[in-house]
Order: sequence, then structure tokens, then C-alpha cells
Amino acid sequence: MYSRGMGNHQNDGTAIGTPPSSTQERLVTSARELLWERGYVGTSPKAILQHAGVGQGSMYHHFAGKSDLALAAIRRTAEDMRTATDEILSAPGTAYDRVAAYLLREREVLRGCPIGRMTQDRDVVQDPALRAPLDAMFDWLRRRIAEVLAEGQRRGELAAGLDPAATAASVAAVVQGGYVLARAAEDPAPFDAAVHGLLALLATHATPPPPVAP
Amino acid sequence: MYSRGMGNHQNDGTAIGTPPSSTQERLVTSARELLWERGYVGTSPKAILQHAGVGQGSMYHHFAGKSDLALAAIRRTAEDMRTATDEILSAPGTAYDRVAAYLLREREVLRGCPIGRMTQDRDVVQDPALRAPLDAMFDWLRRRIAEVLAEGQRRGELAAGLDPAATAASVAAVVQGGYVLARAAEDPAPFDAAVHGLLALLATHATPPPPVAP
DNA sequence: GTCTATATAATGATAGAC
DNA sequence: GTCTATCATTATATAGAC
Repeated sequence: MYSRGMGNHQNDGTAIGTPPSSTQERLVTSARELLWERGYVGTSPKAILQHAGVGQGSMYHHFAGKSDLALAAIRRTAEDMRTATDEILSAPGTAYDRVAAYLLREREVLRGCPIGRMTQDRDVVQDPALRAPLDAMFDWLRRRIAEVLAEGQRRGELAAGLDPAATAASVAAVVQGGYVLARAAEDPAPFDAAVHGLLALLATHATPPPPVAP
Repeated sequence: MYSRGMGNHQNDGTAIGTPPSSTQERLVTSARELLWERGYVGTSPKAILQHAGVGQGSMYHHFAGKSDLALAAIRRTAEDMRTATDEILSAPGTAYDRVAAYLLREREVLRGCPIGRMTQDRDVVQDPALRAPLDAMFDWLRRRIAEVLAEGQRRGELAAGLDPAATAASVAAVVQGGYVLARAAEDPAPFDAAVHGLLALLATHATPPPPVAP
């Protein structure tokens, strides 16, 4: 159960020192969690309200409706993902190291990607406003990985014959597809196998050869 | 509109010479199409009935309910996919050729994979009976691709250093992830890029080197 | 701004006529 | 076997009190 109507005593359960979330913030946070878990079609406004612990009217005061709240939630999730990913890809090291760090990053594999998840939701993909942040996120991701690979080529760390854009698409696809395989198996193993398979292929193009992947 | 109550004159619209489908068959076919397009949560029994052109009661006569019909539909789709895929992977040619044929196979990229799609549906993955055919399908796919790769190694067509299982997982993941990237972009290009990126990496391990991918 | 009450349609399933 | 009628529940949104 969530507390209700308790004035300033409400809290979102985050770390001590965090300022209490506004109703609007709590709605977005709840929407993000439920969209990740259940998808757009499977997430009802009522479920979001109950998860956030607010009444029916509050949502329609802050947002025009379900899709408007979902848009805010998706934008926020994409933003966070971009920030976290850029940090990994911008770290020091060879191009191989940085791509490997991205691929081997700790993930909640069985939960899948909260952004990739949305691409399987008809109502999301068909709404240009809802699809836009997904498109922007994956477009950015492929470009950023391609940059890293191209930089590695300029530095002589990677074979010049590689197509940075195509290889970057493969890297992004292996992650997204790895989630699919893992969820089908209810086991992260296929995700890890897919990642290591790609890294092994990539390693043969790196000079000097990186140590065998863990 | 679909015809109703027309006795033996009903037809499922397939090629001339095809025997008219039974009500049960039409329900399964309709369920397969709608599950592919809208997912499990997004597909209502009513929508299936209307698409099949039968009344409410018929479905509950032939199937125990929504999940039971979905199970029949998913099983059939997985069966068909397995047959079609095995045909490609069992064709003559080098291991590289056969994996390339699988990756470059004509696909309705923006529609995605009807089996992979189901792994993003909470209600499917949480039901052991519904998840089982997904698990079996992808497990078979990875094993079959790994077999092809291992055979290529024995024949001396592929570098012995490759891990067949991991590489096979990468191949399957690139396809599934390619769909995700393509749907986000509403454009098959990222799918094609991901596939060609992986093929280029794989090509460097093939002897003699295959011609540059189309 | 937040709440409860209400409205309208859709969902998933059952009952029982034919 | 197939159909229509019905039902309890949920989804999405609005109205209006506080």
C-alpha cells in the first residue's frame, strides 16, 4: 500500500536526503516502471495512479491523458539511458575496450531494455510523438558507437576495413536481440553468449589483440 | 466484412484449390495474425472472432479461452518458422553461405519476428505454457546455427578459433535486435546495417574469403 | 491541486437458444 | 457446433466537490 493524503509527510522511498517528489514526479516515475514491466498497452492509467499513490484527478491535472504521461516517461528514460551510455563510451581506453565496456555493462537482462521494449508496442510506434524519442535514442546510440569505432581506426587500434556504421548497428542489435533470447529462455545466458560472440569477432580486428574476453 | 452463417460457402481467401478452412483453423490463423501485429495483451478475443468471422461461442467451444487459443497460434507459428529456417540452413554451400542466406533472407522487417515479439509480452513470458514454444524455438535456432558453424570448422571453411555457440547466439541476436532498431526508426535500414556488419566480421574468418556481401 | 463519483466503451467469459 | 444475449470487471476519461 502507498500512503495517501498525508500532506508533506509523503516520500518516494528514495535515499535519505532526496527531496520529496512532487505528485508530477511520482507519476512519471511510476509510469516509467510500469511501462518497462508491462508495456504501453498493458499499462492502465489506474495502475499508474495506484502505484504512485495519487487519486484519479491528479493525473489529468498534470497530463492530458495516458499518452501524454507516457511521453514524459519515455523521454525521461531515454535521457537517463543516453547519459549513462555516453559515460561508458566516453571513458578512456581503446575503441575495443569502450565497446566491450558497453556490451559487458551490468544489466538487468531479464527485464530487457525499457526503450527497446516500446518498439514492440503498436500504439507507441504508430504515434509519431511517442516513437520520436525511441528513434532519437537508437539513432544516437548507433552514431556514438560508430564514432568510437572510427576513432579507433584513426588511432590504428582497429582494422581500417571495418565499416563503423554497420558494425555499430551490429553492436546495438546484439544487445537488443540478446534481451529477446534471454527472455525467451528466462535465463541471461543467451544474452551473454551473444555479447561474447560479437566481442570475439571484433577482437580479431583490434591491434594489439585485447585479452580474451572474461 | 466477413461472411457469416453461409454454411459450406465460407472460404478463407487463400489460393484456389485450398480446401475451405474449418472454424477452428480460421480462429488459429486470425489469432496468429493479430498476435503478430498487436501482441498478446493487445489482442482481444473479440478482435480475433471478428477477424475470423465467427460468433462469440465458437471460440469457447474449440478453445478453453484466450490463452489456449494463443498457445495453439504460437505453436503453429513457431513450427512454420522452424521449417522455413531449417530449409535455408540445410541448403548446400559453405557455412558462411548458409548463415548469410539466413541473415539476408527476405523479411518483413518492420513487422518484426512473430515469435520474438511474444518475449516482450509479460503475460506470455510469465505463463510457462506460453513461453515454452518461444524457448524451444530460439534454443533450436541457436543450436542449428551452431551446428552449421561447427560443420564449417570441420570442413576447414571457418577459423577453428570461433566459438560456434556464442557466434550462433550473436547471429540470432542481430536478427532480433535488428527488428527493434528498424521499428524504432520506422525504416529497415538499421536492420540491414546490423546484418551486414556481422557478416563482414564473420567473413574475415572464412576461408576462402567470400565475396563482399551485397 | 487533489480528491471522489460517475460515464462510456471494451474485455474476457458464461448461459442457453437453435 | 454455432449463434446471440448477458455479465462482472477493467480501461480511459470527465465532472465537480473540497
